[in-house]
Amino acid sequence: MPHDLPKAYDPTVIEDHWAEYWVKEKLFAQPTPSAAEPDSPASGKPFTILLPPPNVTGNLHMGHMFEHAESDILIRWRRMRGGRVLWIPGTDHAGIATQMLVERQILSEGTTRQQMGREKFVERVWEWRRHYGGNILDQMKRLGASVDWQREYFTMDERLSVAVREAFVRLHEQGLIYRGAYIVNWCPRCQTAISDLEVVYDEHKGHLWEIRYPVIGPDGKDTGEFLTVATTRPETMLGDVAVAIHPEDERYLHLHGKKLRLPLMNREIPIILDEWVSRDFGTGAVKVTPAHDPNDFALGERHHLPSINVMDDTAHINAEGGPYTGLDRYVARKKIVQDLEEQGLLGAIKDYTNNVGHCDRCKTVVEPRLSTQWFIKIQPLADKAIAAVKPNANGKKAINFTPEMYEKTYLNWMENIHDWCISRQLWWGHRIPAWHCATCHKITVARVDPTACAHCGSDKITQETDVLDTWFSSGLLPVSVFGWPNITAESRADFDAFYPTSLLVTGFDILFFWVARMIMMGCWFAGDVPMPYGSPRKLEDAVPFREVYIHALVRDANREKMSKTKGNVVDPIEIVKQFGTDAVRFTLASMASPGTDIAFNVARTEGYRAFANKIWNAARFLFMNVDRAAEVGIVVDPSVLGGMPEAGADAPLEARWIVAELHATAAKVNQALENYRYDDAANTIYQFFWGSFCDWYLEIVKLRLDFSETADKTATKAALTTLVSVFEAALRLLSPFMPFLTEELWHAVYDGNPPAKSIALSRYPVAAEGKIDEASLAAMGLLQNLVVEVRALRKEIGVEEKASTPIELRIGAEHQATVQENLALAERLARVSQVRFVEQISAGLSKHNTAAFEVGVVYERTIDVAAERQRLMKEKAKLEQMISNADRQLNNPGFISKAPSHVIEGLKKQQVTAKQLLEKAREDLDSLPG
RNA sequence: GGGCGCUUAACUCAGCGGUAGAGUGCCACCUUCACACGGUGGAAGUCGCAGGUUCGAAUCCUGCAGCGCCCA
Repeated sequence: MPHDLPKAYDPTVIEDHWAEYWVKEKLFAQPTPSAAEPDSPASGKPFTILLPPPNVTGNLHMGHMFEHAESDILIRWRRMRGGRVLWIPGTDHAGIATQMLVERQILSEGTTRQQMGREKFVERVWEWRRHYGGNILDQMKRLGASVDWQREYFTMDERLSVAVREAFVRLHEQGLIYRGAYIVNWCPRCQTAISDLEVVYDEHKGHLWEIRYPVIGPDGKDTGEFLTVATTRPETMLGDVAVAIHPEDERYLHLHGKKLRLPLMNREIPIILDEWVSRDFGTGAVKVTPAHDPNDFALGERHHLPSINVMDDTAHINAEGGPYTGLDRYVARKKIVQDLEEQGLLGAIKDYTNNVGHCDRCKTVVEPRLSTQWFIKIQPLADKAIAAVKPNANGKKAINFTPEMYEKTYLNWMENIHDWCISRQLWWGHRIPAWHCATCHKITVARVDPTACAHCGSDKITQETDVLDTWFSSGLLPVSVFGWPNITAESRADFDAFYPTSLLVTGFDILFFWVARMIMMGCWFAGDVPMPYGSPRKLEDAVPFREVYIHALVRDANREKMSKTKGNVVDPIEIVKQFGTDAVRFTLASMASPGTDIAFNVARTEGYRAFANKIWNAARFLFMNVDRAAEVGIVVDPSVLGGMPEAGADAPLEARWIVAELHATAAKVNQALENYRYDDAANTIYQFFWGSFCDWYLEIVKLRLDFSETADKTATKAALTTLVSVFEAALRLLSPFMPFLTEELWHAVYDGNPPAKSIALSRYPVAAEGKIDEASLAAMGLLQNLVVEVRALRKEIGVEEKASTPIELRIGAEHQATVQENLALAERLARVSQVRFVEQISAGLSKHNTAAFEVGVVYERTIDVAAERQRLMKEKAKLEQMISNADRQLNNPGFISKAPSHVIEGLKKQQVTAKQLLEKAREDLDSLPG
């Protein structure tokens, strides 16, 4: 087939085709292992990644593409290394985000969810999901993510919902779920509680209002004295139940035991003493509103104070707010300040910048509010989750973080964790399986929908209206995607084969969302699942994943965070259209040093598209020669391809060399990927393909591809075989990074009859022991030096590009043979017409000196004496610097006695060489005319 | 306020005890039969600042400055 490749690489032509092919052929499906073939060829050490669920409402952004590229590189690499490899995709139902989106949609149709009713609304959300929910996964398909689409999950799926319900009931049975009134972050727009993590804080310029609370005497009348409090939220005073001062605050000692009259409400409230009060802040007196502030709530508990909630779900003042009832919180604030001022109770108003919490989804200012919610008593789960990342008795950790520093962040959070508020006042999500009894007012929690109260038998029961936090179901994914809680002898094959997963790849911003919750829930629930042979499961096998790789942030070219408001968002799909998926992936990979943010610059991507084009054209060159060879009956045996190429001792130098380079490259790349060094891996391959293979090897091998009548066909065939087999192996090496390009070319190498359906199912190159032939690396290094020096000399003395010239070469006997044996190579690459081995470079010739040789180019030219002098002066200065530095060290007794011998020997050797070269440079300077 | 990280060539980043590297960009020359998304050669850095440890520091320690992130 396709040996007639277009001259320029065009990714758009090939990528859609392969993306579809991979999905259609189900190439990356990893079926449930059957008991009959526990050790099929596809088995071996499993490697599993669960895709951290993108939000079902989302579009694929650069961060996703980066995360998926990193995951895909590892997955493709592991798959090619062999073993049972599985990457599971899916989405989460994103309670608030999805509900908001559909609410907006139906609002534009003139209706609301309240008018619609719960059941109809939920059906409507499902409908939305069926139509648009696959968006981000479709984008993943286009970008070639090698996931198992047969195993796609959605957190609201029936099987995953079973897990959610089981987990809730079990935690409830274990006494770890409770319901109570606590301060939560309330979003008045979404009308639901949200978690601490869903609150984003913004600096906000506001005021600190001082309010004077009249002190009441024993007779119940104002004494004329005031206690001044300071607050950023005056409207909450409607719910004040006390004022707190520090017990040792000398300013207020005389007020101990007194009462105050709450302005505007005319309520008597006590002055309480508490050491929590900061004497330096504001006036040292703090109003206490337990229903609207977490600190005040704690104070209220300590001092047995009532809580007065003065706001409704929409942050309007409720019936408790006296004359302010019905006002929005900010309208009320204005009016209250105004009224206080009129009554002469307003003190100073100071400018004050504070951090105001906003709802992550809708940016509405969050109202801390007392409300009844469901909580998980988190400490027992957290304890396991902490133990899982700390070294055990043998010093091993069940879960390892890369970069390591995130372990600290994780532990810090986990060690200061608060009980998890899991209820949300939403309709879209897993409805809490609890039923309230109208008769005995007790709660029934059950696996199967009950028809009667478990406590009194009454049938007057109604299901809780709240749903569970989306993270409750996401946190269960590592166990639920493999069938938990249905782990029976028949159904446990997936769980046994794939749990724990190997790795979680995610962003640091998600550390507390997925990572923490999956670890807590995984350790808790999987811990109860016995091992395949029935023994109890230890913590190290209960964890949801063994490694966590935290990737960095993709920023714009100026290192600014991408944001819609700034307008600097780079759409990955657009960039991919311009440069191809492979080039974008390679850009991301080549910059992905763990822990370093990526400043995404299209200039880099342009460079890697050029790289793809380079490989494309190397392939064209190769196919051209394969076709020419076929005409004279030389055909490379396809069965020699697919492994690691070898070159016998009798093979030409460049063949032995490129094979050695390939082995060295494979070794480095495998090592780099083991350590998540995508950047090292990518750069090493780039260097090999462009530097070694194209720049040197292809140019040299042109000498061997002689298809004339008189040529030695055996030699030509050997050269062609090395060329094709090294290229084929290099494609496999590159494949995880550039899956599309390599797939296309790999099929072409096999002329449409590849040994597998995809390069992704071939074997990854692994360096064989002892195949890195140092002798050929050294010999080639010498020739490369010679070529480079001659080329530089030619430039210096102005030889026209096309002209060939003789050179004079003074070289030691041990190296002369190498040059002698590879004369054609030197001649072709450096445009040398003749190599004259001499004892002394002729006077008047421009020459270059190296440790191994001196070389001069024989050419009639007018010397640019000034330029030559400048060059030599510079070289001389550099050498003198080196020599004096080395002298200083070698004359230092401390260095001689303490430095390792190889360092000393190395320095001495350098010293000798530098001295010789300095001597030459001086001679050359002296011999310059003028 | 507590914690963490970063500062290396014009730009983006590797290197993290033994005399500075890459890609891009820049300059010059070259339309050589795979590739101008190319080839060849070249210029370019007191490794943020100040101390210390060491025979030796971009690399380890301390302080300072600037930038950034997380938590309160």
